[in-house]
Amino acid sequence: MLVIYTTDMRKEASTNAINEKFLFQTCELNSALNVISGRWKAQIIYSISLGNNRFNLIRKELPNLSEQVLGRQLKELETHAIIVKRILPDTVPTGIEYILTSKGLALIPILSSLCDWGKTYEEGKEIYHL
Amino acid sequence: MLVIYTTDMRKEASTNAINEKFLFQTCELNSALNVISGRWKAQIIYSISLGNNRFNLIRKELPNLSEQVLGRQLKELETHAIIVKRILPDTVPTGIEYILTSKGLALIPILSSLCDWGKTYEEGKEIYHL
DNA sequence: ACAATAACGAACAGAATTGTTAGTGATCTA
DNA sequence: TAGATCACTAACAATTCTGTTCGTTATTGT
Repeated sequence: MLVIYTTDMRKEASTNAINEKFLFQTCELNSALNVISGRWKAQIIYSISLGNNRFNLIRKELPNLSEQVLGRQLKELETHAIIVKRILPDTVPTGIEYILTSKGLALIPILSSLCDWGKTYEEGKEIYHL
Repeated sequence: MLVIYTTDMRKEASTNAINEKFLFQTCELNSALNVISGRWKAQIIYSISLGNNRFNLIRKELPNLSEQVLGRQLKELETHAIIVKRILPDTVPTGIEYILTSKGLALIPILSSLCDWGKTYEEGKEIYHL
């Protein structure tokens, strides 16, 4: 049986992957959610927007997040063009600054609404009417 | 070694679960994303808002979605009070209608913005500036 | 010479999500 | 009486995601 792997080791021909692709084609909503719904990602985007734009600044804010996982998530955000890296001059060891692209910046008000939504309908706060 | 399972079989003491909880407590944004980021979920919410509010109507719109998976996702949306079920009178076999709660309805404009964001910054469309 | 720093990458293991197979109950239709 | 319909649930397998261990580069401080 032939199994095809992509570079990031996802199976292209699995039902799971096919369904994901189907949703991406059905509505951009689904690809958008895909970009921001990974563990830590929305929080990282938010942190950068607040000025925590260095690797170790993010680490300090999110102490449970390991260096390796942070590196991976940042790379994925970069792949989706949410952030770009900038090498800081005259730093040693070389410092990197993360900057939100216009695409990333456009996400902030949406994340903010989601946050408000969460606060409004917090457990026990909401009134279940139609 | 003691392993603790919750009723839905998630491990309460895994790093994964601990980190998830941490994020939920850090910002409501994360719990909000948790509610809508499951496979098919946002699409289901959107479909219901458009009037496809019956089990088989959703199935028809999303042909790759199996009955079993749909049932599970609907149940989770119900658990998070995004939808409620209503038994339709004088139907046989008993028909069920899904209705968005106020909580669920409040999500629609946000999903809509996310969709617009996706359309605007679609692959190859965006200009990568800062 | 050795530890420290910033920012990761690869490979693997454990956990969680998604999909699949089988089966439920009540009621109508052929 | 068998088959169809609606709307599911439980258990299991396949797939994907998250976290962990180990290692890297290049420079500076001790």
